[in-house]
Amino acid sequence: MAEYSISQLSKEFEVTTRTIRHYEELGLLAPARRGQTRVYSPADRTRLKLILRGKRLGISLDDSREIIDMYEPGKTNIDQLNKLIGAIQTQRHKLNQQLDDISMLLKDLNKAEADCIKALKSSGLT
Amino acid sequence: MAEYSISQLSKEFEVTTRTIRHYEELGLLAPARRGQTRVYSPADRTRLKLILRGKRLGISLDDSREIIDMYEPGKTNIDQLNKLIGAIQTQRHKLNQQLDDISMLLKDLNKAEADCIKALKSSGLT
DNA sequence: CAAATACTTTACGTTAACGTAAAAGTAATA
DNA sequence: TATTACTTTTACGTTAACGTAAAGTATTTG
Repeated sequence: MAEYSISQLSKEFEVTTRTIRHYEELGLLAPARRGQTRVYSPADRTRLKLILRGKRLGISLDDSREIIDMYEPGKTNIDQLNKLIGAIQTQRHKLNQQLDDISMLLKDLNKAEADCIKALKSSGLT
Repeated sequence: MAEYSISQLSKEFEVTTRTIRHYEELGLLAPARRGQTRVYSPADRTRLKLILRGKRLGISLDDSREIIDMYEPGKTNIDQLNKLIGAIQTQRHKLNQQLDDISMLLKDLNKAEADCIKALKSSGLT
């Protein structure tokens, strides 16, 4: 069973079919067709997964497409490779910044929570 | 010098003044006024910093406002506190998910980069 | 004192990422 | 065979987060 329908994928990843078609409109996906109907391969599924993961991290669909496009096997000319390496480093930098942001935010959240609990206790509701 | 002008903040955080005023329109900031002119306190500056950090992590302005509103000192009634603790836990969960996403993405990036370098080498350009 | 600089409000415009609805084709099922 | 479920394309609508422009006020500077 190496293929998926659009509604299967939409259920698995909890997005609407419209969303998946939208990604295709933008050139992020290019599923096969059986007649009119879209047929998704495991590779397509992985692509979708990557796109959604990127989205959760604030990567725009356009950026995702650029990266995906660059990383097409076969298209391995040297300029492409160097460009891809550049893009990878840029992404890594952004991600590291996000890690810093998150750790700071988590610290703040811990403190805020501790303050809350303290306030609850001193209100006489231990 | 415990105050800032709007353009000072806009330079420091690399956003436009329009952006800062927009946050005020949405109720995220409420700077003092000297005549017509906005005067920002260190507390206002911190708020802005938090908002922007949240933004980098994909937190919507509405969500940021909710959290900020809840965490007003003085407004310490018990329901508020419990609500805030809930919000904190939700945020923490989201952040941990992001951490997972990032570590997976970093892994992929490393692999992609290694593949690139390998391809470059085998192309005879060591 | 004129001109440049920084600030203000008001209001329409823009982009990304879909939502929603309509109209129609296809396929399995009662 | 009729209905139910799934799919398609087309196309206009929506929301968030500002951008951009106009028109005016206040202050500093040559």
